[in-house]
Amino acid sequence: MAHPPSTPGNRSKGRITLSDVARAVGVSTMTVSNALNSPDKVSELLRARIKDTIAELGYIPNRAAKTLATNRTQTIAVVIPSISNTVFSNVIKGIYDVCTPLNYEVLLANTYYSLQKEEDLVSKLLTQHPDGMIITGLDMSDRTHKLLQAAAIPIVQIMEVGHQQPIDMNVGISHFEAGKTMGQYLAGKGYRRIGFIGTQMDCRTQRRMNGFLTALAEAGLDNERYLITTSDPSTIKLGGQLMADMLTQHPDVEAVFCNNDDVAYGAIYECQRRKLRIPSQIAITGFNDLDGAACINPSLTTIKAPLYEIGKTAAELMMKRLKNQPIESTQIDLGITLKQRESA
Amino acid sequence: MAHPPSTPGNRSKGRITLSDVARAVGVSTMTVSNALNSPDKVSELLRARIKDTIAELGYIPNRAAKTLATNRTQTIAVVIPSISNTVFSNVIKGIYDVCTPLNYEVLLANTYYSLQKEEDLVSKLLTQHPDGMIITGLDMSDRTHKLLQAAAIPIVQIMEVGHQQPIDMNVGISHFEAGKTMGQYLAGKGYRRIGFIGTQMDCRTQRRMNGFLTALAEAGLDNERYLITTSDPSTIKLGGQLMADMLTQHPDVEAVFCNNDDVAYGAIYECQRRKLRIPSQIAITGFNDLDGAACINPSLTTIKAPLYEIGKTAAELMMKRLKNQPIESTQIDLGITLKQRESA
DNA sequence: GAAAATAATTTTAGCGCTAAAATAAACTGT
DNA sequence: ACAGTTTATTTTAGCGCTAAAATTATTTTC
Repeated sequence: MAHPPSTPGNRSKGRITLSDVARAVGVSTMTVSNALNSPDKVSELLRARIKDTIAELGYIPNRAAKTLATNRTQTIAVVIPSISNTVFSNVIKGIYDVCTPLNYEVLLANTYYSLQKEEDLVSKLLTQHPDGMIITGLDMSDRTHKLLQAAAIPIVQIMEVGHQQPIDMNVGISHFEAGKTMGQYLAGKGYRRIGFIGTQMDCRTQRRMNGFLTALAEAGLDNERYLITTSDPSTIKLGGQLMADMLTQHPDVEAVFCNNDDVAYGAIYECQRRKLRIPSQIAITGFNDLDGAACINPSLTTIKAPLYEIGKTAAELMMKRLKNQPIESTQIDLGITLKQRESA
Repeated sequence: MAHPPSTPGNRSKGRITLSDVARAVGVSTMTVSNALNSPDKVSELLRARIKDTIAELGYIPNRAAKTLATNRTQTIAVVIPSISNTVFSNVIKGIYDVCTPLNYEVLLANTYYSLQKEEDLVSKLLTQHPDGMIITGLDMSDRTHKLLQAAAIPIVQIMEVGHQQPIDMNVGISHFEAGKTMGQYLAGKGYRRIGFIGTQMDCRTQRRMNGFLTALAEAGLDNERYLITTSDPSTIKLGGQLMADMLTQHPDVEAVFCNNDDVAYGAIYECQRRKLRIPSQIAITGFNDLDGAACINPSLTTIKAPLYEIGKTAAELMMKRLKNQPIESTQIDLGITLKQRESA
């Protein structure tokens, strides 16, 4: 039961169009169009007949034609570093949950944490003339910035907030504050030899680290010693490896802040393998408060980032903007919550 | 620095078009179009001038117009049950990695495991006239089936394979075999009171369960007793709860096959809390072989589903079909691997 | 019951692009 | 040097839809 591929270059023969429907009903195409898009402009009788005919013929509107005619694509482009990352799948879900019911399509693109790729992607995405764009992070290349500026569409920058002026709108949290909060918490708990494990080391991770180190410095602690970072992407396994490195290099470390929960899981597993008791011998904390953080043994002290809410709020802002509805604030800090659990 | 939303209904004033470029260079629009799409049809000199002018004016092609003219959208629609699920984010990554470099857009849609939603989604997606569709599962409503049939585009059904004729192409694994393999493994290990914990209970989970129960029956074991299922979506927490139920209802259970790794993590954590030794007191296994399976303590015996490869292979099949390249087989079983680790 | 207001429908024109056909320009070989 | 061929460019026409203007039908008003 093989299907022929739509032969390249065929000018759409065969497909049912608006005018096919119009002809079948015996009205103008405009009436059919109105019946679909502005039902109140068409008499009830006709509307019913048109609806029946559409069902009968199996007519499916052609979005490209509509887009061309209206200059609105009903599409929101979303630029994120990585799809296969739980953090972003939560954010994306928030975006979808808002956009889909309002008949907006979501066009996802993946930068793999590269500003160069981001530039190419943004330029490619603009080809589709999305009605708006939701893009991760405040930092971008000059050219990306210019492209977005020139596109003159609503933009929501997500994930982080605060340290820089957004192009247009902005929803996120302060990663510096998140790091600082964790630093203050651990220092306040009385830990003295406090370390940091960082993977990926993108802008937001760096800001969390900076906030963390600032807090340690303010508490009068040596914040340079127990620092292990890599630019490799986060995995649970890598978290374990880095924790092993930490314990080898600094057997006296008392507490470790991992740059995210996955890394923290790996660190906990590694400590378990070494029969280190958590938190009495070593304390461990994470960031994000993913699904597993509350379940793992010991349960993970972490910082909850409102991931789903970031996506949802960003999409809501976008929708409001597109409908010309009033917007109270174009910069929204959704805040963080320290989740104190067993691991520290 | 706020942007005005693109006013609804404005007929695209202001945007640079092909003819703007053509006028600036002093050639016909067709020459500019060729310079972009069939460079070898345009003299080198002209090509360079056109390229410069495009950069200078900041021209961005309008995809909708191209789509309308060529009747090809360069878009692949992808229908999955859930985006915020690690399983599917791996599959999706495979699809993106193939499609993006070839300039195909990916349009994602989410059924939330509902066949009714799937029907609506498919019908909505067809509005965009994707060049092809990748859709999860072999089961679908009659109407969905008809819609896809009528769309006459290449279709790849993914995730499962074998028990039913696909509409067009098919890439996946046999979930029945996966369940059976695990059943045989546990029975072969000498476990006698073997249980199953199932969440979500979608078609594929059910087939895994059936395969599992078949294997137990073949081994002469009572396969009905130690069975706990729910239609709630999988979470680590839920895995823990169901494991708690299992241990309460059947304190004598020796081994438990969890319908996926997340649930298995929860089960392991729950056993840890109850100070049950794994696998000596209770064996636990999962399905998928996610990132954490090899890292958790004890490491999780599970079945590796080639998730990324399913996405990649499906997308490759699709691309071949769209380029009219020969396809060896339209039904591909990528097979499973039992990952024997510490937990069973 | 004719003029005015409203509702329902159609006509016209164009969104930005490209396939295919037509034309013009640049090379062949003899 | 001229028909024959190839290469480069332009013209024509249309993809399927909708905004806006124009027309026709219906209702309201006094």
